[in-house]
Amino acid sequence: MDHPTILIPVPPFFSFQECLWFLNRNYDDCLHVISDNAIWKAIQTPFGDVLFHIQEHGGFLEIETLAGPANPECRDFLTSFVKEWFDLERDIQPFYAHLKRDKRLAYMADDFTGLRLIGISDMFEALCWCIIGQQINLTFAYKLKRRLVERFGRHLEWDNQVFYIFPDAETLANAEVDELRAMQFSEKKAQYISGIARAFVAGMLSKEGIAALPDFPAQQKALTSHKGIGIWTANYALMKSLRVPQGIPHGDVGLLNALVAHGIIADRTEKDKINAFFGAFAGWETYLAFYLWRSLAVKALV
DNA sequence: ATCCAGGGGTCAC
DNA sequence: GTGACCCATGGA
Repeated sequence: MDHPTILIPVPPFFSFQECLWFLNRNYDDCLHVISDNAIWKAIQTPFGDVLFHIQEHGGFLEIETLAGPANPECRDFLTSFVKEWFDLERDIQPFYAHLKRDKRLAYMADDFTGLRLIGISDMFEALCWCIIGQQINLTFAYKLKRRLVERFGRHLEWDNQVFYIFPDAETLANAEVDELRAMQFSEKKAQYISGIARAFVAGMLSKEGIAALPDFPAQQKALTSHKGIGIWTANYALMKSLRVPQGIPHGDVGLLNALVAHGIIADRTEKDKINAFFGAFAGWETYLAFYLWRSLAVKALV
């Protein structure tokens, strides 16, 4: 049975290619597949697990459901998911105006045009990904994530391929720390992930709960009260999951390297200069951080 | 072999 | 509030 394709008009300043570049980079992400300028991804929905396919054609993103429910409600959910994932409903022209005011950054508005801040809607997944990635190189981080997801996540199969979904908190709350250790998670990472999972299951931590807090400092404080969530992790999760503009992952090694490469700071200790720099991008701080990360892939700079 | 990687916790001042 | 130290493990 064929389902009609969902069509989402592409907004101004959107580049499917740039977004694909970010999703594909040089890493082995187990939560989506990129091939032939298209994306395959499986997600959990309130109506059941869904596998979908995205490609760009004629000024639209075309989304097709390949497996799982395709009733109108589920299709609406999927549409919202994609809009949020790629931040499609944000007018990012003001960000480019900010970039062009700084001679060191102006090139980004041209070279990276249409790159959107790719999100991680599920805050539990975002936090787990942070903990996995703490203080290890990204290549290894993606390996750890794959082991975790292939062991504990559900999956859908289609055309002889397997598409994984990040495990939910209930599953990881019951995972044995020893089993995570055997996957080469450090003792700390295993404890942190287990603890965060149990906090979600107990209702002591949730995306909705964090979103309902009155301001950014309150959200940071609520997150960092949990073991394993420091300022970097809290801000990263707020940036990727709730799209809080101030969620700059302070202390991030890549970000600091990019700031040095652009002559913004001379060394990693100049917090005042960093704050002043981001202060000029009020409302667009996380986009600036995201574009600075993007710039690290430009070899001439590194 | 050595340094580093999309940090965090703890403890002393 | 800040800084030193430890943890932990693969990549280059």
